[in-house]
Formats: sequence, structure tokens, C-alpha cells
Amino acid sequence: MNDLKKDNTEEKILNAAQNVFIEKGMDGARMQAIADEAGINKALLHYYFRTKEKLFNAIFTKVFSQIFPNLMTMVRSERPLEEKLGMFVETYIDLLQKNPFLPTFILKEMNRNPDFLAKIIKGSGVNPTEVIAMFEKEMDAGKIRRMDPRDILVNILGLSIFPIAAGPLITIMFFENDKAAYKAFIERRKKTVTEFVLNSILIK
Amino acid sequence: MNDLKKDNTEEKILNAAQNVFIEKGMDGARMQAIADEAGINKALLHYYFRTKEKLFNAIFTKVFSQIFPNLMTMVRSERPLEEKLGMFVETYIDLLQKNPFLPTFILKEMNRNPDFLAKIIKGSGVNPTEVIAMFEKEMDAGKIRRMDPRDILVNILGLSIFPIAAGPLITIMFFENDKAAYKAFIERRKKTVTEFVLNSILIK
DNA sequence: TTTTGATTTAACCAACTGGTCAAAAATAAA
DNA sequence: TTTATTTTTGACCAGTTGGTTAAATCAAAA
Repeated sequence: MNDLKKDNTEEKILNAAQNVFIEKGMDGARMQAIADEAGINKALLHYYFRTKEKLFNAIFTKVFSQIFPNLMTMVRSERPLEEKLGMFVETYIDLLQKNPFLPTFILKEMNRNPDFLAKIIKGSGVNPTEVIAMFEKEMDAGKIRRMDPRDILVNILGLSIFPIAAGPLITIMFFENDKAAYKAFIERRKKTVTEFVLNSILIK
Repeated sequence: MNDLKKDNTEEKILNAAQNVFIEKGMDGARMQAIADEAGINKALLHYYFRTKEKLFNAIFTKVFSQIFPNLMTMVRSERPLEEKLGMFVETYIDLLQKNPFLPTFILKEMNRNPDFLAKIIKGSGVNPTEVIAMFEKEMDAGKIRRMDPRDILVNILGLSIFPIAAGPLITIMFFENDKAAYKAFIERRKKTVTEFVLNSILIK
């Protein structure tokens, strides 16, 4: 068995599947479309990943675990809160801007199959304790006002994710379908979201 | 033609279709499932709405135009900003809590077919000018800090919608899959989201 | 009662979809 | 080279899906 060729085909499949699944979702994706995008035969697709479900699970797990841990490392840094938040928001919005279908994909599929989501989360060892502890430390230090740290995290995520997920709506309602204007709007939010959050939680 | 019977069947279909489409989305929904839920024959379903697409468009239009205008009336009231915002957030989160699949449904489908979304928005005459004008008036009056009013609106929507759309994730990560705890969390947010926003935009 | 038109149904169909299989091609081992 | 193993392919299949049709049922008008 040629490892190089095998790895190559498998990688081509994973890339193709990721593209198709993220855009169309589990129900909308077609095995034939994935095979086409990978430039291979449909039978070969089934040779590598026996079923659509197995392939989908592989992709969902991959995508999901690519996003969260990377951002955790940022939280762990020793920078002041303002900087950490700024970096997080900027990196995150940037990532989503480059993958505009990612938010709806994850949101839709986590609602379609919450059990599988639970399995992944438990398996990946990702838990938000660290982030929560960080916010609590800042509260103890009197730097930010007292509130449920979970609200802070959810708020940051909502402020970053929603504007991308609702991109088409915003583009039409606010910018008369001018995509460049929408893009600039999102670009600005890399700064304004941080300001908005800090303005709300910081004690002056 | 018996109007009563016709209306009744059509209404049964619309209700059933709304349930199925909102939960499964366009791709995941099955005409047979809709017929079953409506308690009728599949042929009858096609008799009332010739194609799946026509039925879906009817539902999407209906759902979409049910949500936005209702909330506009709230904005038009002469109450102070704090009250208006409080009412809006509370009503909106409450609506979403009762229809947890609504956010992902609309987000997913608006991304699947942005052209149709544009058509609906143009048709419904809904535009956010009024809300933007309202925020600008408050800025002129020195009540809230100067910023892009579109950001304020998007932020409020994101803070309200995202926690419902990401319900499964939050339930697992923050509440060890305890649905009641998640529900209480969302309940609390009816107040805390308003506080969070006011804290950020109000000039003290 | 008969007739007319709308409503409802069971049976059916063609296209699509995920998945299989046996054989061919390519690669590695002997 | 020959043999064994893995990778790739084209043809195929069974189940599903959206949609059709002709006939049956029903309600109201004549």
C-alpha cells in the first residue's frame, strides 16, 4: 500500500466533503457531489468511508475540534483582559468571515443531532471552566462588574457569530445587497465588538 | 366548494408544513411527513401546493413576515429607550424559547437561498430605517454614545438569537445536559441581555 | 333526484440516492 | 517476472422521494 497515494486520496476526500457538507449540510449534501469535488469515483468514496454518516461524523468532529481548542490557547495567555478579548474577537471573526457557511453548518447540525455533539464535546475534553475562572478572577480583582461569566462568554460568541450567520439578511437590509459594504461592516466589528463588550463589563 | 372544509385542510397543511420544515429544513423535510402530520394523503398535499418548493416558500414567507413586523410596533411606542429595549428583548427571547428551531431554520434557509430572502424582504416593506433613526435620535440627545446604529441592532439580535440557536452546545458545555438549568439560564437572559446592552451604550 | 364541480384517495411512476460488486488497474512483495 | 494486495472504476441495485393520474367521494346547485 502506498501511503502517499492513500493519504492524498483520503485528504482530497476530506477536503471535498468538508466543502460540500459545510455548504449544504448533512441532508443537502450528495455523495456524488463530494466524489465529483474530490475528483474520484463514488465507489471509491464508499471504499474510504463506508457510509455517508461515517463521513459526515468525521467531518463534523474535525471541523468542531479545529475551532475551539485553537481559541483556548489565546485565553491562556498572560495578557490583560482587553488585549485577550481583542485578539479573540478579531481572530474569530476573521476565521468566520473566511468560512461564512461555518456558523449555520455547526448550528444546524448541532440541533439536528445533539447526542453526537455531546459525544464530541466529551471526547475532545473541551470545557469552558478555564474561561469562566478567568472572568471570575477579574471580578474578584474588581476589574469587571459582577455577573454570570457564562453570559459574558455567550455574549462574545453571539456578537461574533450571529452577524456572519445572518450575513444575507444584513447585506440586504442594511446595505441594499452591496456585499463590499457588508464586508466592511464585519471588518469594523473586529474592533467595535470588543469595545461594546468592554464598555459593558469594565468598571471605570 | 365548501370554504370551511377547504380553509380547514389548507390550514392543517400549513401548520404541519411549518412544524416539519422548521425542524428539518427544506432538504430534510419529507412531503410524506408533512402529509402524515396534517393527517391527509400525500396527493392531497400536492393538490393544494403543487410542489415542495411552492409549499416551502409559502411557509418561509409566512414565518419570516410573522416575526419582524410584530416587533416593529414595539419600537414605535413612545416609551423611554430602556423600556423599549427591555420589552423587545423579553418578547423576542420568549418567542424563540417557544420555537427553539426557528433561529437555525431561518439562518440556514436564508443562506441556502439569499435571492428568495431578498424578494421577501423587498415585498414585505420591512426596513430598519425606523430603528436606526430612533438610535440616532438618542445619540443626538446625548443619551447613548455615538456608534453605528446598525451595530446596536445587530448586537441586540445576536445576543437574543444566538443563545437559542446554540442551545444544545450551551446545555452540554455549561449545564452538563441539564435542560432545566439551560432554560433557567435563558430565562435570566431576558433581563441580563438588556442590562448588558444598556451598560454598553448608555452615557452615565 | 340528478348533475356539476370541488375534494380526497389509492396506486403508480420516473428520477434520484446511498450503497454494492466484480473486475480492472496499479502497486508492492516474492 | 510472477504473485499477492491494495486502489480505482463502471455497472448495477434496492429503497426513497417528489410528483401524477384516474377513479371515488362529497357537497351543493338545478
